[in-house]
Amino acid sequence: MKEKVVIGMSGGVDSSVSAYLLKEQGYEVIGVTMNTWEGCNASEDAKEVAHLLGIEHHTIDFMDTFKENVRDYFCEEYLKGHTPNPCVVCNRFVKFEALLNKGKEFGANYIATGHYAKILKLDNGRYTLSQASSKKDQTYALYRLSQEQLAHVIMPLGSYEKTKIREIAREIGMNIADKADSQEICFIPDNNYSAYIEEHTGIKSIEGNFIDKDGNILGKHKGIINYTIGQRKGLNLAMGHPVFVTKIIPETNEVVIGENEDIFSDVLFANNLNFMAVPDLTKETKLIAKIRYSHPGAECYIKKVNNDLIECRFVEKQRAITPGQSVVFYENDYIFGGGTIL
RNA sequence: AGGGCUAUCGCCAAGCGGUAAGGCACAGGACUUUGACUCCUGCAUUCGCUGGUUCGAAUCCAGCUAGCCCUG
Repeated sequence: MKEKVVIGMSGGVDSSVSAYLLKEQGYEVIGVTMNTWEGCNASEDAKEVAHLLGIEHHTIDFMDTFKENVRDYFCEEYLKGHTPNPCVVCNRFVKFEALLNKGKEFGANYIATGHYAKILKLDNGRYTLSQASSKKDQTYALYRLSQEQLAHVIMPLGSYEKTKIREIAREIGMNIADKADSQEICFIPDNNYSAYIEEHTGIKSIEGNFIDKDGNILGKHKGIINYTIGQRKGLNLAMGHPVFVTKIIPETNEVVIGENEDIFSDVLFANNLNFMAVPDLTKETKLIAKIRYSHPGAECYIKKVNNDLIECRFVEKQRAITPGQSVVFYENDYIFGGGTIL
């Protein structure tokens, strides 16, 4: 009897080709499209692909859990002066969590997604993710996944290049073969996230002062949710040379402005820890850390401060270490663990 | 209502008789399953106003206006 697998289908190229590859590998594939926000109309394309592949397809409403775990979190973080990673929590608490539950309902032991990452089982029996062959590696956004989730996930695209995936899509006649990659924040189509936060929370952002490191007032800002560490654009400050956000102080509603050099630091603290390669961090460890999705990675030493707090010291200073963003640690090519920057 | 100085793009600022540099800001694009950073492109037919001198003026002259400073 064929092994059953439930695959999350977004209607994009990646998950569509994943479904195809799984079918080729002999799985009984069930496609599930998750409606996560009103107006997200992924299921039409997904349905068409499912039909083309001759697989079962279901559309399931995940809006409540998405709102609770992703949209609310997103807004709360910005109101605190942080810069959230919506994709990280979406993967951990919505996509994989909900998908796994649906898989069980369908009697499937495995779920699958179109992420660019490779599931890896280490000698110590633990699961982790190793970086995809493609430059589109997406392990950064997946570091929060639990052992339970990893044990039941298949990611068929880990060894493929994106161009190859599009090629396959074209070969088998998928209409979405040239559909643009998704980008920006999926639930904010116009990309105006500050307007979204005001609407979603009903909290109007209040103007405040831009100040320099000595407290001198440089101008007015439009509300702290509009800024992130290291930001240059949109400040409307003509200082004669580029200036950047160095700090956000929600308590006083102030945004501190400084020079590019002021944004570099060689230390960060993180909580909300999740370790993949080890059950826990027991000793100081040298690793490679990524502090944002597109960060090339930097050498660092991490050690535990207490139960859910680590200190990470970089060998070289890093630019714009931003509270709310994730730091993901790599050992060799796989994820060691990660957390949320404080 | 004495004297001096300054008036060039939203901000700063080159220019000094030969037909408007640059930086910042801003806009658009590229990049990107987060926010940023970065990169590319665009951005004063016009130099406070009005006349004058010149083949030709933002650049010289006169008057006016505005701001700053000094002395009253």
